[in-house]
Amino acid sequence: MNDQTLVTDKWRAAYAARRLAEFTSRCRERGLAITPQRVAVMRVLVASGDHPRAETVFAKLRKEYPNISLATVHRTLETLCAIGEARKVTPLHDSARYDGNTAPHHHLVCVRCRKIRDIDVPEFNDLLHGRQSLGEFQLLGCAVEVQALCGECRRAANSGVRTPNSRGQTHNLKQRITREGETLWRKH
Amino acid sequence: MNDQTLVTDKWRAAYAARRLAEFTSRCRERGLAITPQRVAVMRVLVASGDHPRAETVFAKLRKEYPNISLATVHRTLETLCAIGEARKVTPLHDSARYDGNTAPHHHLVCVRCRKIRDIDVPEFNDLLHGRQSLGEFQLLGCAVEVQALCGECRRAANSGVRTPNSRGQTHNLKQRITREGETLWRKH
DNA sequence: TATCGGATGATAATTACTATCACCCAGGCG
DNA sequence: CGCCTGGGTGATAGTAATTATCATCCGATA
Repeated sequence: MNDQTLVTDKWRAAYAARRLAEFTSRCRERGLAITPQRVAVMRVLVASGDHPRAETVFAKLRKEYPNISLATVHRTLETLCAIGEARKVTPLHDSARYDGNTAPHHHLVCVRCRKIRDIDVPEFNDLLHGRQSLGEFQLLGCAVEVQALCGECRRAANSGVRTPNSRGQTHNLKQRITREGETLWRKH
Repeated sequence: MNDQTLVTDKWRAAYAARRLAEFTSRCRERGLAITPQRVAVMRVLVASGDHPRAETVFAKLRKEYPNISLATVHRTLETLCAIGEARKVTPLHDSARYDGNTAPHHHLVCVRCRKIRDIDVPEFNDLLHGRQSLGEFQLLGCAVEVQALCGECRRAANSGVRTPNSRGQTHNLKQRITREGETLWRKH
């Protein structure tokens, strides 16, 4: 892991151009309408190397589309994630989850019900191979989150109950999910 | 990585007993008062293998201390993290950050200003070694987040400007931080 | 180009915290 | 062992980020 591992702006620019060129056909395949807002959000996002928040994308778009709504930006970003055109860097949590286990270990998270299990994979504890820095960054540690589907959710997903759920994934059924083993009702 | 990698309940029970026994002396070392609430939060947390949210800890505590306040639970959990007696599983983000780069890569995050940089470490892309499942969990993928301090923040931290910041770390100075390159003021 | 359902903008509502502040009590002191 | 004092607590108001609602709009297909 050396300085080359940081993704460069040059690489990203070329990548952005390609992704944008494919975007309309990707939408059509998915049956999504191609609206100016949707294209604009995609363009701003894919041109950003800085992992913007919805507000930041919104601020950039306002210069061009003074009437665009922040809600649209939120919705569109979630839509892009849902169709695989973007990723959420803050993956699976919508509220802080605490762990009393301070021993080195990592986490296995069910992407559907958000159940978290500790996993202890010794090799994960040395991913940095003792490296102290990377470019201008001083390395402190690292956390591995393994995304998975627990047994219960796998069965539910297969029997067509309806797939994921997360703050901001777009469908409007009320859906029963289990959060930390408690069953509760959650809206979308 | 086999089934043994899941941390067992048996292990956790023994671990919990040990941690709790040490807790009061740990507080004393840090100059923290030993209050019934603080001990109770610690006890509930360390006995939970399910990475509870503040609300969940609160619900359990209410049975025992009907007057305990949710705010106290939030504060205490953050305090426990601050002194290293607990970890926050949802590490460094307080709002969703999106990435238009859907190519396999991982993230380097500055723990102080929360700047995010993409990193591409090919070996991180095969941490699961093609494993499809672990116990009842069907594995889908994994995300590595490398915690670091960027150059700017390293300098600031050294010159004593005051160290971290995060939703819920306890001090009351207003502090200048940079979020995604925009400079803004943020309260504590 | 008429139609229709998905998309949008405006805004209210919700969720998960955090700040404030008056009161309380843990722990050092005499 | 009973004061003192400041950190800790409970109650509650406030805030930030996101989601829901709904009337209106407009992109896509016929």
